[in-house]
Amino acid sequence: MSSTVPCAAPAFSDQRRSRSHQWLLLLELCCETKELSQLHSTLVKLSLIRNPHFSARLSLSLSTIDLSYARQLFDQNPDPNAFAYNILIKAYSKTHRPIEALTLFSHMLDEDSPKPNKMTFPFVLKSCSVETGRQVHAALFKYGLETDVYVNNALISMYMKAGSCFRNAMKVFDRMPQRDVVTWNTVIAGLASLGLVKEARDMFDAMPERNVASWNCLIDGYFKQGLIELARELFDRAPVKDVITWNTMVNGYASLDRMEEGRDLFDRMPMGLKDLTSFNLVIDGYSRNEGFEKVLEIFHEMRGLEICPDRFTLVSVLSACSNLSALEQGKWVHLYVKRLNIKLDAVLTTALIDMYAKCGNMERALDVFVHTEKKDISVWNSVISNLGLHGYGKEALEFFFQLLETDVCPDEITFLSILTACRHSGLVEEGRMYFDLMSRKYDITPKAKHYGCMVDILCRAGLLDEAKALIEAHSGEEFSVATWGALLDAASRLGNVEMGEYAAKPLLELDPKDTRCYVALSNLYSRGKEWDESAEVRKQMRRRGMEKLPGCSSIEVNGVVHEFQVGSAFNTLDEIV
DNA sequence: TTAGGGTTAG
Repeated sequence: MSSTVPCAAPAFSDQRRSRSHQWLLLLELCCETKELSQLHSTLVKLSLIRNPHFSARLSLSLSTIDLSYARQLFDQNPDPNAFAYNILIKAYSKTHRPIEALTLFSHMLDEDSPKPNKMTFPFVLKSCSVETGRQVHAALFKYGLETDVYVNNALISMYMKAGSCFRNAMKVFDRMPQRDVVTWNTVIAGLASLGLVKEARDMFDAMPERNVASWNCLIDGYFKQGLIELARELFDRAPVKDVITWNTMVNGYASLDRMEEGRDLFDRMPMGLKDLTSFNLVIDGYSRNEGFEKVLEIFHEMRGLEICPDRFTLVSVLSACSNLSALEQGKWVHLYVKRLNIKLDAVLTTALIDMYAKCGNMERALDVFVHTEKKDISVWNSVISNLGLHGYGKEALEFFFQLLETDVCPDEITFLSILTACRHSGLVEEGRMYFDLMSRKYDITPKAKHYGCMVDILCRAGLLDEAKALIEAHSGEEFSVATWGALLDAASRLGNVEMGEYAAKPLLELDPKDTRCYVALSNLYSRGKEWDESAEVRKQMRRRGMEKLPGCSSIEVNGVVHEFQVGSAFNTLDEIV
């Protein structure tokens, strides 16, 4: 029969193969829904979509770009094979809806469905809680996959993540007929993340062959347990250091608030190795430690290297701008977002509104708010709190009423913002009303900060006895320095010595070095002409080597942030002019 | 298998 095949067939087939190859290449190269949708139509027109190679490649490309489109395609397929299932299961396992992956997997268990294979299980296990994971583990045996290395690695990972099940993970490890370097690394990472660093180190020492990830896993594990010296020692000894090794170190130091060492390593990272993550780690570290000038400095360096910031970078930078009142740089970020067509999600919008408001430009803040289509509660909170902070108490309340007309639900921050607004505008009656409303109608239990705010509202109105009663009725709360401070300030202002002493006691316990407390108490005694007490307080202050700290502030001029202290205005002005 | 992740509340 073979002799009857026409001679021209190989050439014809080569041609077709080459054309098929081109289609597949094209499908692989597409990175936008629009392009893939056009290719999809063409494949349908040419009836090529029935070819499983093409439809599979199309689904694969779509699954990373537009999952709902990929799902549509899958649902239209009357006879999906295991590959088609695996593509979607893998894609869903990476989303916040892993339940979809499990639903698809359960379809595969039906008699007339394609059988799950060794590519299916790792992604199913990734989507599982440990309870479901146990059932999936049992199902492996039915398909003869209990010895597969990839599947077992996923099992170990699943049990390790459940924490209390790490013994199950070790059982899987012990029973594996073959292990690879990933198996060992998964165990090391799992043990280390559970705080079992000694056991992780034993595995690291015992493993037959290490790769750079093995070193990275253990370094990270040491940092997570605060074992900085051991992490550093391992880093210095590591034969190969990749970008993750360096970033793990930067992150380790930053997460333990050791920014000097983190920055030192960041600066020493080989040129060309620093990536967006390296920058985000160091920016985030500075941001958490209130090193806002440094945030802007690093951001500047990043732009110089033409590394594109992502939304995480931009949010941290906007937050730094808010804290430094750096309006020009904040505006630059806003323009950048517009120019690159970056989607303004809730977090970015909130940060943007806050930046404009904190830089004193409430109009622009409101403009961003008005142009936000879908207003998340954090977006509302940002506007309400900033209106309140700027003394626009009534306007803050108006926005709150508008909010109540939408289907967005106020949260505890909304009420804190409302109470702050009442506090800044002296709205005592309204304060009482909303304080009551939050628990009565919205089922939000007031926290120490809410009580603190309410106490301050009452104190500012001179209602010290009511404030004290509120504190005493909620003695279980841990009131902050600010709350006791508010009571002390008010007592001091009104010359109420008894109340001043009542507030000073817990205040000094909370922060024995709080100079304001000594100053307020001393002034209070002076006003009451209790000179001996007043002198005693000042003496105590000196004995403890304390001085009253000068207040400080900052402004931005021509994109440069200047900080100045009370009493140094002339120096600062010279510097600016 | 290994690094990271944001906003609003003084």
